[in-house]
Order: sequence, then C-alpha cells, then structure tokens
Amino acid sequence: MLMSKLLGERFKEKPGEATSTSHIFLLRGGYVRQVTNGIYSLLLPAKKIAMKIENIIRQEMDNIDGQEVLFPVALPGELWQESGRFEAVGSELIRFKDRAGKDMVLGMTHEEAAVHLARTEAKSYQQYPFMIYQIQTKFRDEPRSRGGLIRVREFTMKDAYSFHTTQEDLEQYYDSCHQAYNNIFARVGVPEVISVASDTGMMGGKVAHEFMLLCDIGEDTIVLCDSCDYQSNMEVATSKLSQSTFYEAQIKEVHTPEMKDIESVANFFGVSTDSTLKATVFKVIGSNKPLIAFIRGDLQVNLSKLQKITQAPLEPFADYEESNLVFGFIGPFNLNDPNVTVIYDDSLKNEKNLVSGANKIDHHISGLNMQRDIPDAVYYDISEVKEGHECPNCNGKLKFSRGVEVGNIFQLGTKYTESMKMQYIDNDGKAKTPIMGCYGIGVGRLLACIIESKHDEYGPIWPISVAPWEVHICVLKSKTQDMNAIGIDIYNKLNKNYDVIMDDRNVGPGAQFADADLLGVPIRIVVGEKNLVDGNVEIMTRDKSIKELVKLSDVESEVAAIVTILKNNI
RNA sequence: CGGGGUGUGGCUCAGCUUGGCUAGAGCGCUUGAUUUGGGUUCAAGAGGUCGCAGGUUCGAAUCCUGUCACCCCGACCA
Repeated sequence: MLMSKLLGERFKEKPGEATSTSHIFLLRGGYVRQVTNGIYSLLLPAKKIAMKIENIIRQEMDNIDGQEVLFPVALPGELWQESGRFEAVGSELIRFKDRAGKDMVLGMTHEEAAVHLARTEAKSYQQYPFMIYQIQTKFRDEPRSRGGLIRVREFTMKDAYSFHTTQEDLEQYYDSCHQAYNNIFARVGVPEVISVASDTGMMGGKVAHEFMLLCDIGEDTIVLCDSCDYQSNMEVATSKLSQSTFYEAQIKEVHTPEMKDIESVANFFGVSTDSTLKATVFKVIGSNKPLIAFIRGDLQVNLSKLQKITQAPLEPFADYEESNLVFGFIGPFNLNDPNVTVIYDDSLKNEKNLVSGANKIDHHISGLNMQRDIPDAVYYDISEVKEGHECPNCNGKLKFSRGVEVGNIFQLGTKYTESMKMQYIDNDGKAKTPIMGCYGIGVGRLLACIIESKHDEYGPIWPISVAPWEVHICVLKSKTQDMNAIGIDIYNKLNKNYDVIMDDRNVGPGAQFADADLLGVPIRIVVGEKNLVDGNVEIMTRDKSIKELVKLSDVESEVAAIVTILKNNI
C-alpha cells in the first residue's frame, strides 16, 4: 500500500465530538468516520485490523470445534415471537414490516436464528455437542451510543451458540470457551482482559461471565479483591458482612420528629448507621403496588440483584399519597399492610438490636431483633458492595475499577430451546430438549479497547498480530536522488512476506512521522539521505523498544528478527 | 426518556451579549517556489444559502418561535 493512495485524512487537532482516547485516535488517524449517531464507516486501516482480529477469533473458535455459519441480519418477527422476545425486548430491537405487512426485525443477537437452524439439523444425540458461530453485523438501537466504537448501534460481532445434552457437558464446554477467550484476548494484545462473574440479564440462564478491559472509560463497575482472584461485576458482586449488633434489647418506641434520613436517626440514637434498618420502596414498572426492600442502614440496595429476584423491572416508588405507608418511618415491625411485598437483605439476618421505622409518623423503634421479632422474614442478597468491604472468598478488601465489556459467555440453559421447541432423540429413544450456551465478542469494541490499552501521546501502538500493516516505510525525500526508488526496492522485497505500507508522498519528515505514529504500525523503516550515505536505513519499533541502523542488504533479515521478537512479546 | 451543551468552508474555532460595509483566523486542500530526520517557509488561489423552517426588522450568523442533528451526564443495555 502506498500512502499517497490511502484514503482517510489524518489530522492534528482533537475532534470536538471525541473525548475518549480510542475515539480521538480513530478519527485523527483516518480509521473511522461517523455516518450518524452510533453508526460508522470503517476505512482501510480499521477494516484491516478488524479482519485480523476476526481471523484470530476464527482460529480460536475453530479450535474448540466451532462451525462458522452465517445467519441473516433481517429476521421474521415470528421467530422472535416464538422465544417471547418480540414483546419482551424494548425499542433497541428494530422492528419493521416487509411489503406484505409481515413483522420483521434486525438481528441484535441470534439465539432465535441459531435455534431455528439447529432444530431442524440436530435430531439425534449423536450429533451433540456442537457449536455454531458467525461473525456478522448486529443492529441494536441503543438509547445512547457513545465513545466512538465503544458503544454503537451497528457493529460486527462474533456470536457463538453451543448445544448440549447435559448440563455437565455445557459446563465443560463453557470452560473451554472461557479458555479460548483468554487466548483471543492475549493474541490480539490485551492479555490484561479479565473475566468477571456477571448478571445474565434478559438473556436468561444462570452462569455468565463478562470479559472486561479495566480502564477509566469503562461503563461497568468491576469489584476486585486485593488479595485473591475474586472479580465480579458490581451487578452481582457480594461481600462478607460482619454482624454489627449483638446485645438484645426490648423494643422501644421513640419520638423522632422530622428524622426521615438514616444519618439523623443514627445520630439521634447515638449509634452508627450499621445498627439501623432502612426501607427502600420500589414498584414494578406499570403497577402501583409497593415493594419494600429492607436493608441495613449502612448499605444500599443493588437494583439488578433485586430485579433478578422479582423477575420484573423496578423503579422507585413515588406515589406517596397513594399508599398507606408512612414514608420516612417505614419499618418491618408492625407493618401490617397486605398490599405490599417485603424483601429482606441478608445483612439483617442476624442483627439483634436495630433501630428502624415504627410505621408511625415521627417515630422509630430501637431494640429490633430480626429473628425474634420478624421470625418469618425471608432473606435475599440484595445489597450493593462497597469499596473496602471484605472479600466473600478471603480476608482481602474489595476495591473498584471501571471496565469495558469486550466479550461475554452465558450458560443459557433451555430458555430458547424450550420456547422454540427444539428437541433431539436421546439414546433412550425419548425426545429431549438440548441445553444451550452462547458466547459473544464485539469486534469493533475490542479494536477500540486495544487502542485504549496500547497507545502513547502520538497514536495507537498496534500489537503486530492485529496491526493494519506490519512494516511502515517512511521515505524522506531528497533533491539529489530518487528516494522513492530506493524505498520501493525495500518495499518490494518485504511485501512478499509482510504487510507493508510505504510513505511515497512528497511531504516533510515531520508530517510522515506524525502520520506513521497515527497509523501505529509496529515496525518503521526510515529511508533518509543522512544514513543512506553510509548505506544504512533506520529501523525502529513503534513502541520505541528497538531503534537501530541497518545496512540496506540486511533489512530483510533484521525485519524478520524484529517480527519474531514482537510476536513473542504478545 | 430526563439534565446540560454545541451547530459558522474538510478539521479546530472566533464573531452572537449590545442586529449594520463584501462573515473571519489557524490547520487542511489546489498551484508555484522553498525545505527534507519530528506536522519547514513564502506567495497566489479554491472552498461557507452561518443546521433547517418560520417570524420580528429598513437590515438577522446575531433577537424570537418551532424543528432537526450531534456531543456529554444520567436512566437503559442482549
């Protein structure tokens, strides 16, 4: 490739619309151009990187017996009606009608398509297990795209679907896929990507992991232990909570005028907030029946945990007038309202002497002993982990980090195979429902994440495994000789074995170097008169770890040596 | 969907508060010189219905109304 023909203007100034590093360099380096909110065109450098990432993914998926297939982007609505998601999913699923008036959708994920294909092809247990995957365009009408390629509406994704006859087999395959993912992230140059336990959300299923690149622009909060390998998404993270009240006391009602928040109540009683019980009131969206979550005063309710229990989307309860609840003074003791649902957090289970609302205006009670006074309470883990909490697996302290999700794996179970009536004949002659797993990686987001992880102030530093080109030849021009001819000579030799780009433009050295930095090609050869006098060219790596003068005749062997070094470093 | 912000040549922005000559600068682009190891320098040039629509006015980039788009924060997120 010659730079003079490469489409995509590179520029100095930070584009106004971009704030994240990857977004800035993707625009400045001529990698992508926005077409509209959350929808981008890729230029050659980005397209080449994406293809290299895809090929690495492909190899690893094939390595765990994946079969590459291709599902359609446009799918009939009836398929999504079968799984129930035509109604269940919100407006991020693009729905439209074809000319006959039939409901259609654009695939935002392809469980339905996968089951549709597999259910007519895999009738016998002898065909199981198997995994099919595709690398293809997804469309999700995100309420809010952001960060360049980090969160977009149209994107390329590798999505894989495995089918099993037993849960054990699924779990085993899940682990091998987990390992394949680790391989992928290591091979594309971001070995620091970690997997965390995660929520299964609308996908259904029980076990799920997300693969996270820890960085500031991350959208998720990741909980990490400072002394063991516990790592979890905030949505499902747990911590060890010690009991805070030990001595029993009698229940006593106390006048607490105007004290509606937990701090002032704790102050008034002269106790810390972990010796209080507070109520957070929610309701299922669309209904007006209150749901009270009781939790220890020093903790917060984790909404995603709570929603998982209620199996319904919740929002804060705001219609104070509509209910009989005494807002600000709600407590579990003497709460005799058959109209409300009550959930207790695990943190309360063993507490023996709590301050809580008295369900009476301007009154609280003290001395609440949960097991004595609320004997039939059912406890769930609905609390949100706080930084500094004790690790659930060891004595370490939990800390937080931001993370970008670059991949995920789910043990789906039979949610789709059952609703879509997929069955196989087992060796006992009976029809059974296969168990499913699904596994995704967002290619464009991964590309952006590699920049977030590998860059300097001048541009991306592409790992050689995914770099748009492996060698970048800067040909500095001269009055006295045709430098391009010398450059082309090197180019032709290297181009047989490597992906090479050469800067043949008649621009100053500064401009060439700046553009080379933005393209982030790992090996750079500078052909300039200064060193050519001695028969040398300069070879350096983009990360500056190697910088040396090399005889023209030795360029090929030296490039080969550096390529080997760089590949070993990934 | 809520909150905030921005729309002026390909890019970054000034001008708007207080309406008034032909709408500006830098970068980029074209042409010609110049320079060649970190975005060289000089000259000439092309390129803008000031997001769109309506209104006020003798006169609107500037004021008013509406609308659209984009960015950031939040809600949402398979």
